[in-house]
Amino acid sequence: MIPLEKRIDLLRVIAHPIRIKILEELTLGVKCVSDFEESLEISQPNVSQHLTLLRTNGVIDFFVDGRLKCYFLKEPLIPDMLELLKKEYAEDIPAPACCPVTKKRTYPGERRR
Amino acid sequence: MIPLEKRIDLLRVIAHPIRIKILEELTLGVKCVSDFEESLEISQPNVSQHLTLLRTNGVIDFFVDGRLKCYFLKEPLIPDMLELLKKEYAEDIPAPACCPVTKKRTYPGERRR
DNA sequence: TAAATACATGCAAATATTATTATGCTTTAA
DNA sequence: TTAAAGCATAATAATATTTGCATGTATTTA
Repeated sequence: MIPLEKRIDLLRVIAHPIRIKILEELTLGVKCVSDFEESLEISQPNVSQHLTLLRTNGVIDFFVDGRLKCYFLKEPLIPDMLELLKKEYAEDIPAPACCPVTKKRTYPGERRR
Repeated sequence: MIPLEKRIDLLRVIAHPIRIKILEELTLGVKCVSDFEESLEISQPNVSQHLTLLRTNGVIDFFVDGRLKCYFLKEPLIPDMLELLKKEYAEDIPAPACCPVTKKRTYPGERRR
């Protein structure tokens, strides 16, 4: 059983535009740092920083390949998460109709809004 | 088509222990601010701030019920997201076996790590 | 062996997030 | 109509995140 806390940390780590882009690219295959440097159009140290954050949180890993570091996806939640982010929903969850029970029990009056 | 950017904002908004707790409680039904004040054991202004953040990002909404504000879930992604956070995976994604293609094409040598 | 490539790290500055405190508004009950 | 309940907001302080820049290390090539 994975503690919810860890999963929330994972959410926090994922919730960044550049890191989402990194993860999407990694679902297509292995990439090295300078690959990202091109595709993300950010500085090399910044790429390394994002990769390090993802790696220290168990999201990705790498192997050394000559002088390249080849990064790959490790956390199995990621593909499901990326898919969920693209899911379309037809409608909002409908508002509860009437008289909800809260601290003050049910409220007898009309719903005002 | 919802822009990915908005979805990433959603992730960021969700990725906080207290707000996850709020959302989990709201999947069970409507709650007012003082309900949360008790269950979350944080100050009332802090509850309001978290609720406001969730509301301004379209995750929840409320209706006025006497002097209570009854909050409810609005964003249909949330239940799916909460379920995904609890999902268990047997194993990590396996590392790519050999010779990945990167910027420098395939590397002829052995995998080192 | 010297230079170049590929990448990481440390530090500081800028920015964003979070919690606390004080205060104000609206609604209901006395 | 006054007091209390329920909630929001503003301002501040504390903390965390993000980036840029300079520099360092390992590996490969010339």
